[in-house]
Amino acid sequence: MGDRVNRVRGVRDILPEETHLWRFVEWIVHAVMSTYGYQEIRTPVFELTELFERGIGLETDIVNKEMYTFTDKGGKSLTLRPELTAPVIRAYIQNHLDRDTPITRLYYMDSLYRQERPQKGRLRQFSQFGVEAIGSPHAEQDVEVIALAYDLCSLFESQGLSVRLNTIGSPEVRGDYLQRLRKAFEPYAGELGELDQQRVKNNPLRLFDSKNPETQALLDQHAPLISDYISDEDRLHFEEVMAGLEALGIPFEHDAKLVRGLDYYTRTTFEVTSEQLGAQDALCGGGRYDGLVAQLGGPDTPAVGFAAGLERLLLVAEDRLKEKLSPRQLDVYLVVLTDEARIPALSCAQQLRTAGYTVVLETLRRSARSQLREANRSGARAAVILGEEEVKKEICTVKRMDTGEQVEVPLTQLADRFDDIFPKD
RNA sequence: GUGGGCGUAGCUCAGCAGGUUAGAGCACCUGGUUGUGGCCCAGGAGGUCGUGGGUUCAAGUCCCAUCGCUCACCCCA
Repeated sequence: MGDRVNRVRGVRDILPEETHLWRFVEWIVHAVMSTYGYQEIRTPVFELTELFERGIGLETDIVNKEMYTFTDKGGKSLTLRPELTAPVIRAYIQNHLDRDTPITRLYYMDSLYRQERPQKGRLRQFSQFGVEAIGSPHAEQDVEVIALAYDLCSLFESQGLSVRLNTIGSPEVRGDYLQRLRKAFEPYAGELGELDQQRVKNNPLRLFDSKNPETQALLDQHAPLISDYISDEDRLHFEEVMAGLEALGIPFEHDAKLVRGLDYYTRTTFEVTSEQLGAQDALCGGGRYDGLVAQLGGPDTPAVGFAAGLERLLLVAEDRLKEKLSPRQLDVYLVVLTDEARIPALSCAQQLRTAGYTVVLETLRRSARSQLREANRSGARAAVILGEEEVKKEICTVKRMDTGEQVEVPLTQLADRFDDIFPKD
């Protein structure tokens, strides 16, 4: 085994013992999405690189250093999708979904790719589900999206969840605010870490993300608050969002420091975090992005959405889910003892499968003892045994694995008799 | 890209201050049962101690490098 090919860094295998958990979570997501009237959309894993440059923003880390970008044989620059909002909006525009109705509610659940250093809750291929509600500029749309996100998260993790909410206003006022924020920090540039100095220059909003306590102290003392700069309309919108959440009983905190890393957000931003997660604690994040559709060449259309990390959700829910869910139980292990029994055994298996039972048939030609051991290990409810005696008498022996008792059943009646021995739920 | 921790059997881990043939538990295989599982008993298979170099009479153990995993920074789901 000296020369194996191993998994690439930052990706995972989802093994048989956990795929059933994934299927369960996916099933819940589809179900909840449809109760909110959202429809699923699937887009290609790769897109023109330009889509992400224009959609996510050239200043972001995602575009700057995390994209898997390659050139195809036609010389086009393509990129494995690092997020799904831009592709979904692209599909919305390209397929003229705006023509059917002025409001479109879409959801997705797919894998994404970012070349980051992996750590707990962060992988290079990971899965997100999320929504884009395209068309409404009003607060109740924000509330609907946040409620949907919160509902889904709390279905899997009831403790340790918190919703953080903020508004970053409209782009028109934000320019002014950023200028003032930058100015406020210029006198203290020398006291900041290298990284935070970069932030002052390139993207002062990100200063709020800093984990440096000194930076945070300076922010508390000197930073102007964005809430003092937003327009009356922005403020009214934010108040309506908060009122809606309160009415729904969704607990949230207004976190004036919550800024998000993507350039396209306007007004509302929010996150749902779990205290179980360590450094990467956001289960889901989202907000409003009223300018994105137009920026990608579509009609000027407001939109709001969120994205949630499936791996992170599973990380917090996995233990409880494992208690509740078990993989599909095997009904029958078909034990084959002689050469003559092989053909009859194949038809036995088919007969039972047609009747809806899960059946595995011995293909290793092992000893009776080994086969029974295998039947036991497999968790099958019964072993159906075919050997010399049975073939001669055109019967099979059905052995219950729980009690060990055995009965002989005519081959022609196997499926019917099985219903009696093991009634289906 | 930067820093910390960790790499011994399929898995979880022992291996005392460098000293003979590298261990345990679980899992796996065979037998105790000419066709009967779980429990038990007996036996078996499985390791270039991540890799390369160095120090030494002697390296799983010490040193250096390298690779991998992991957590954190950055950023985000």
